[in-house]
Amino acid sequence: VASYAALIDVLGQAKDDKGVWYFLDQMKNRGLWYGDKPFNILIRIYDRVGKLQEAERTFEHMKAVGCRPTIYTYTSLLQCLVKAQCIERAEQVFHEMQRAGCSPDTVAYSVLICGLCKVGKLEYARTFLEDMVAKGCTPDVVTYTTVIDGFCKAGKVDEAQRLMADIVNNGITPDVHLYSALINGFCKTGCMDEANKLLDEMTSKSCEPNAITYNTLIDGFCKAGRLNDAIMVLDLMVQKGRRPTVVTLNILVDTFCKIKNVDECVTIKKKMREIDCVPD
RNA sequence: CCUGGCGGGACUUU
Repeated sequence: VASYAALIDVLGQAKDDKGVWYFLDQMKNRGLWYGDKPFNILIRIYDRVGKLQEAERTFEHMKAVGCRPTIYTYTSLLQCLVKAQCIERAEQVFHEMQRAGCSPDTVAYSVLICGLCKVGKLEYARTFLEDMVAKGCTPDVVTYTTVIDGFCKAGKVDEAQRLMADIVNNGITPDVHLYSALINGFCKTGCMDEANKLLDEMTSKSCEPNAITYNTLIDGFCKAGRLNDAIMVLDLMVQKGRRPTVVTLNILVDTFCKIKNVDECVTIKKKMREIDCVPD
């Protein structure tokens, strides 16, 4: 069984669903069984390749052969549904797991809340945030990031900021994902100085910005027409030892295509050449 | 009593 488990694990990483089914079938023929794991692996493969129907089929299949879905199974399926924006079905699965005696944990709640935020149901998402607390399930920094990102993407940065205060009151330490999401909210609403302040704040709290954080600010400054500030952030990024990524390059290329000022073109061209990265 | 190293979150193009 251990050999099969290891094998199926590797096949899962390789997204080889046919291989997993093949060895699952072979195990069954040899009277071996190791529970829900292979099915979870299959559902995660189908999540990664965007085959929701196959994930649902796998879920039905495991139940049909008498294998109980676990919290990992339900959460993986929820993740598939959220990615496919099938939010009603996700809620249905969320209820089904409870009926089956499987209590959602922080991760399961986070996935559902993320899905609700992605389709713009922000207030409804917040009811689940309250619901989970009532059930003794503590929202963590990931849960809050999904909600804050949701409000930011809806342009409600003020609301996001209010949630940020709750986080600190609940004793949660904001991490780089959370700061980046909030910085993105300020950038997208044109509040570049607020965004920059947050960069300083996170640095002062020894939460080091990563490439995504810098890219977010660089893009914000470029779109705000503040090319010099964008380049200052880029230089800071390099100075702090964060390698620009292909996204950094794409931001500069996009900006380059849209500007009309010749001097700025020259500046950007120089910066684009400095980025040692294969274009995608 | 314990037990899952990728079950969940942030950047560019619309």
